[in-house]
Amino acid sequence: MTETGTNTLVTLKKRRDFLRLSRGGRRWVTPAFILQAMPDNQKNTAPSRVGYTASKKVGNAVVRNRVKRRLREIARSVISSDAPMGWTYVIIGRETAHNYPFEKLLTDMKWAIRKLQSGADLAPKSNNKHKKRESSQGAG
RNA sequence: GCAGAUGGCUGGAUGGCCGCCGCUCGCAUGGUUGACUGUGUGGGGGGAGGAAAGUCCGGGCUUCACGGAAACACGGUGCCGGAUAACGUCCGGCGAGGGCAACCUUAGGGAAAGUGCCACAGAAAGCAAACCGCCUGUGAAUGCAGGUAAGGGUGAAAGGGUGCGGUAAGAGCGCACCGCGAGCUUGGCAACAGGGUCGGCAUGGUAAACCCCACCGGAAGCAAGGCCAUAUAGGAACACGCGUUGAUGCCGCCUUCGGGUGACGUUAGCAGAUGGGUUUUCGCAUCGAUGUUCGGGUUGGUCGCUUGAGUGCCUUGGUAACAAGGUGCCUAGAAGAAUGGUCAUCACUGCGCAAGCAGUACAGAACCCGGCUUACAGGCCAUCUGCCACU
RNA sequence: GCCGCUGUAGCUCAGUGGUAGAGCGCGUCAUUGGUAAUGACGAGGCCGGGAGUUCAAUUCUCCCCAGCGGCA
Repeated sequence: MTETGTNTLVTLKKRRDFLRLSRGGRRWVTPAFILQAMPDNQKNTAPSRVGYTASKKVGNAVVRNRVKRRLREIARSVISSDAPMGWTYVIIGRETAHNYPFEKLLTDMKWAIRKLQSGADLAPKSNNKHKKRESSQGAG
């Protein structure tokens, strides 16, 4: 029972949250970014929380800022409408993200959210450090 | 027209839609006596650079240290004059080097105060000396004794250079010019330049080797520093225990038996204890409040935080850097850190016959200023030089 | 943001104004029936890059580049 509707976003700011997601979250890789996601313990009516990361490998400060802005833009337009509420996401920018076509970014984001929501990343391996939750039921 | 030199400016433009961060005005609502403030919403207005970069110098500001200061050590700077809050920056000049020229480069004090070093090669690498040679004498002769430093060779560098005279051969041994040094003199604030006199080669290089001389510098940095909130809650060690004060126990006195009190202040007081005799204590013990150091917790909020050695234009002074005066302007203030996405038109570049396609440099404020250095697609302006052509 | 440190052979490091070394690793040969160990020989370096001082720079000076660390 995932509510996909108007969804206000809260930005992640603490390093602790980023580390917890990189350890315990699930991930989906696209050419321009990596999406990490984790359903929250609380109710799914809570606002989604999103963090953005662009490491020094991506480029200099101008490129990193631009990558984060584009990631913020696709998160605003995709996650607020197409993603389940109450999850925590981290979007990690890759080197191609600073001039990747914007339309492709949008469709990739929708694809990644659908894959994570249906539990496609859990299928090949039985590697679950976290319990499966209503996220795996939500797709069916 | 071609080739070049120098200085300066600019750093894609306009509009539509959806979003971000401060400021300001209003409305609604909550807290508050109020000032004020939280949330939501609407309007207005602002929102990265010439280098924001590297963090290489100089200042403001803050904290710490310190009698004022000076000196030693250490570090830096280094022709002269000026500008400046200051500088290792800038401006003007001088010397040296490069370029046909415009112009450019230049850490450019002192090597006859001292010490060190100069590998290899070479006879010799620093108070000069003499391998081959040259010359003289001697000897039958390889040679030996003496003179010499022109020539050879080595080297980055061989103790002035060129020419003439001179000589046995040579040599600043003599002379001329150049270089070098010391006085004199002219110009200049000075660095320095010009002229002339004398000396007669003595003084190799290296100071981005030690060093000497002159000048400058207390240290750390907004993660500086102040306040508030939170905190198993006032942790451990050392010092102090002189004064002031709290708790507990004991002691003295009073008591209504619950408790209270430890008075007074030497011109005093005398209820008591201890001590003293030009005087002095006011209970005693333990723990703590105090100071220093170390640790633990919070990784929050707020101030610092943007009007300043600010800047456009004009006038005046100055060759200039710059200064003075007038007038106009306000131009980011974030905190996982604000400008993005898309569409249309135009500009420029590349490819292409064309339609069109692709691209638009270097790069993101973090307390603030003055510089330096480094990166940079292009475009524009001004001044100047050389060559060619024409008048 | 501020303050420091380090770049030398494939790896870990010495070194000093005068032709750049050690250990491990690599190759060839010897030894052995063969391998290891051992021994001998050898290759491999613009000493992070660019300017300057010097006769001469890995070393001294300046400017860049890369990597690492500390400070709330």
